[in-house]
Amino acid sequence: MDSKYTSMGIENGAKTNGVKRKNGVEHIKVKKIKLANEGTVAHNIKVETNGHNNNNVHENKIVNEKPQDLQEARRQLPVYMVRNRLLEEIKKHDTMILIGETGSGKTTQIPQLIHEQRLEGAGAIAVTQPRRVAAITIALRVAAEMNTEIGSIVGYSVRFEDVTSPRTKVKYMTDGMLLREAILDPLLKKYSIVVLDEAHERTVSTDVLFGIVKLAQKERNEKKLNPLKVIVMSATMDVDSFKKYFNNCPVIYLEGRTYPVTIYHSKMKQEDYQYAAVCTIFQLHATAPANHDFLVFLTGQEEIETVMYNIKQIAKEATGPPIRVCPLYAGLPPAKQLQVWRDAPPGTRKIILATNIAEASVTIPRIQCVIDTGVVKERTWSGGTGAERLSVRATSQAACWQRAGRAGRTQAGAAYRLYTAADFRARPMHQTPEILRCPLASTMLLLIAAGVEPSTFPLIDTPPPDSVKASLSLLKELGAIDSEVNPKLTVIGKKMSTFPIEPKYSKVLLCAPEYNCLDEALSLIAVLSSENVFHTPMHKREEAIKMKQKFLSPLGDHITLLNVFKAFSKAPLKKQWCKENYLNHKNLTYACEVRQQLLAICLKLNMTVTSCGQAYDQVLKCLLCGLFTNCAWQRGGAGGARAAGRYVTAAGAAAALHPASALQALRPPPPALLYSELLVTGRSYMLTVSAIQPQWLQQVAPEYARRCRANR
DNA sequence: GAGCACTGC
Repeated sequence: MDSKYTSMGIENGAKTNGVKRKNGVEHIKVKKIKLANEGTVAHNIKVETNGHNNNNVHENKIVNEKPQDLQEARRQLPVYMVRNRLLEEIKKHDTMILIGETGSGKTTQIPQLIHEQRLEGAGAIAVTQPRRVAAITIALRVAAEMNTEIGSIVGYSVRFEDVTSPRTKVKYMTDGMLLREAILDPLLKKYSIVVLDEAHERTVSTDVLFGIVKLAQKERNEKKLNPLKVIVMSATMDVDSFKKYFNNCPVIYLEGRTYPVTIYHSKMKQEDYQYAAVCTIFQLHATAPANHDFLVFLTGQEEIETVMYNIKQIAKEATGPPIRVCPLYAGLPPAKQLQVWRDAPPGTRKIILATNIAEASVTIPRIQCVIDTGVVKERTWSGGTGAERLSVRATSQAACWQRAGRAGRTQAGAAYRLYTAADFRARPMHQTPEILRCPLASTMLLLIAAGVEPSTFPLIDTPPPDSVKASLSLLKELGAIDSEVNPKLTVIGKKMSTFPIEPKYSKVLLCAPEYNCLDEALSLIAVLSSENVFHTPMHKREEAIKMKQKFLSPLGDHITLLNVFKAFSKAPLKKQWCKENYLNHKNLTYACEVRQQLLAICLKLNMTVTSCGQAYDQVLKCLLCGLFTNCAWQRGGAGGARAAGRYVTAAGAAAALHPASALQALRPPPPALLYSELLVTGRSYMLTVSAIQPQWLQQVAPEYARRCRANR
C-alpha cells in the first residue's frame, strides 16, 4: 500500500491535469506511520450521539430496540466493568476528572450508575453537552435503557424545548441552558451533582460553568447547604491544567473501544492542499476496494464545491469504480445533507467532502479512509475595532486525531494527512479556547447578572485584557452597568440579561416601545440573531439575486430582512415558498422560534407590542439605540466622488460596504451608515447595513456622538 | 465588486 501510494501520483499525473489549480503537478509522497508507533491510540469516536439532523430517525431507532438488548449492550461497555470502583471514587471526592475514550459509555452510563445508587439524594443530576442534538438523543437513549418515559425520571432541556418534570433526576441539557439557569440561581441548588461532559471542546459556556460550579461548591460548603459534586468528563484533554484548576482533584482514565487507524503523513510539504486532496483521492481510488468510503476534510462551502467539480471532471477518465460525491456543511439544506447517510449503490464509492462539521457534530458510518487537509476556518475577534476575522488556520493535534478517528468507527481504517509528520508535531496540542477569541459582552453581562465580579471570576484561561475592557465598556455605553470597575447591573441591564441574545440587540428591544415599533424590532432582531436567510447556490447565482430584488428596500439591508421575514410569515406553503425565492427555510423557521421566545420575555417585562406600519425611520432609529457603536461615515465627507463606497467606522477603522448589500446600487452613496457586523476577509467589510441620517446619532446617543466627532 | 467554519441561549 505504501509504495503504491507514493508512486500513484506519477501514474495518474496526466489525469490530474484536469484539476483547476494554478500550481504545477506535484506528487504526494507519504510515509507510513502506525498509530501504535507514535505511542498514541485512536481517539474519541462518539457512539452515544447520532448527529443526524432528523431527530425522529434516532427516536424510532431507540424505541425499536428491545429492553433486554439494551441491557446486554450496557453490560458490554468498558465503563460497566469498572463501575464499582468508579462509584467509590465518586462517593469519595467532591470533584473529579474523568478521561474516557470514545465508546467507554461514560455519558450514558455514569449518570445512570449514580442514580441507581441514589447518590444524588434529594437533588438532581445535571449533565451538560455542547450540542442540543446530543443532549436530546442521549437523554432518549438513557430513558430507553432505564425503561422509563422521556420527561419523567430522565429528561432533557434545550432552547425552545424543556422535557422535564419535577420528578426528573437525570437531566441532560446544553451547557448554555445550565448557564442561563445560573443567572437565576448561581448556587445551582436544584442539583446535587453536575456533570460537565465534552469539556475538551472548551465552549465559552463550559468554560464559564467551570467557574460557576467552583464558586457554587465553595459557597454551598460555607453556608452549610447540601454539597455539590462536580464531574468533568472529556475525551482527550489538557489534563495538567484542568487538574490544577480544580485544586488537584483526582483524574480517572476509562478505556475506550475503537478500531485501529493507520496514519500516513505526507513526505513533503504540500503547497496547495486542495490540489493535494484531489491527487490523494484518485491515488487511493485506483486501488482501494469499491466499498471503502472516503471522508475528506475541507474548510468551507466554496472549497467543497470546487473540489467536487474537479473530482467529477477527473472521474470521467479515472480508473476505478464509479464515484458518488457528497458535500457536507452546515449551510447545506437538510434534504441534501441526508444523502451522506444513504448507502451508495453496490460497487460505487462514496466520497464525502465535509467541513469540520464531520469532526464531532455529525457521525458518518462505514468510513474506512479519512483524507485530512489539516486546515480549518476559524473566527477571531479584535476588541479594538470590533471586527471579526474568518481565516484558514492549521488544526490542532487534538483535531487531527479526532479527524483520523472518524475512520475507525466500525472497522479498522486509515487516515492520510496532507502535511508532514514534522508539521504535525509542531502544531499546538489544542485549539485556542473560544473564550480567548470571541466577543465577551454577553458573557460579562451574564456573569454580572449572576452576581459575580468579572475581574475575580476564576476562568481556566484568562481572555485578553483588551477584550474584557472592550466588552465592559460596551456594556457601560449601552447603560447596562453602572461602572466598568466593580460593575453592578442597572435597571435596564437587569432586563437585558434576561434576553438570550447579544446585549446590543436586547437594548434595541427595550428601546422599541419608545419608537412604537416593538413588533418590527422583534422580527428584525430574531432574523439578525439567526444565520443568513438568503440562499445563493453557486450555479444559480443570477436567479437567486433576481428573486432577492422584490424584497430590497432602498433604506438598506435591515428593512430588506424585515420584508423577507414578513413575507415568510404570511406565506402559506413556507417550504415551497422558500425554495422559489432562494431563501433558507431552516434559518427563517429558527428566526420565528426566536421571535416567539423574545416576545414572551417582552410580555413578561410588561412591554407593549405596537407596530409603526410603514414608518421605517422609526425602526432604524430604534436599531441605532443598541447599535450606535456600529456607525460609519463616508471618508472625506459626503459628495467626494473618489471617496464613494469608502467609509471609516466609529473606532476609526477603514471599512467598505459589502458588495451584497442592498445599498450597493444606491447613488449617491449614503453619507452615514449603521452596520450589524464588521468582517475582515481580504478587506474590511460591513455586513447588513442601513443608511441613517447623521443627526440621528446625536439624538439617540448624544454623549457617544460627541466623542465620535472629537475622534474623527 | 465578494463570497460565512462550527456551536449555543
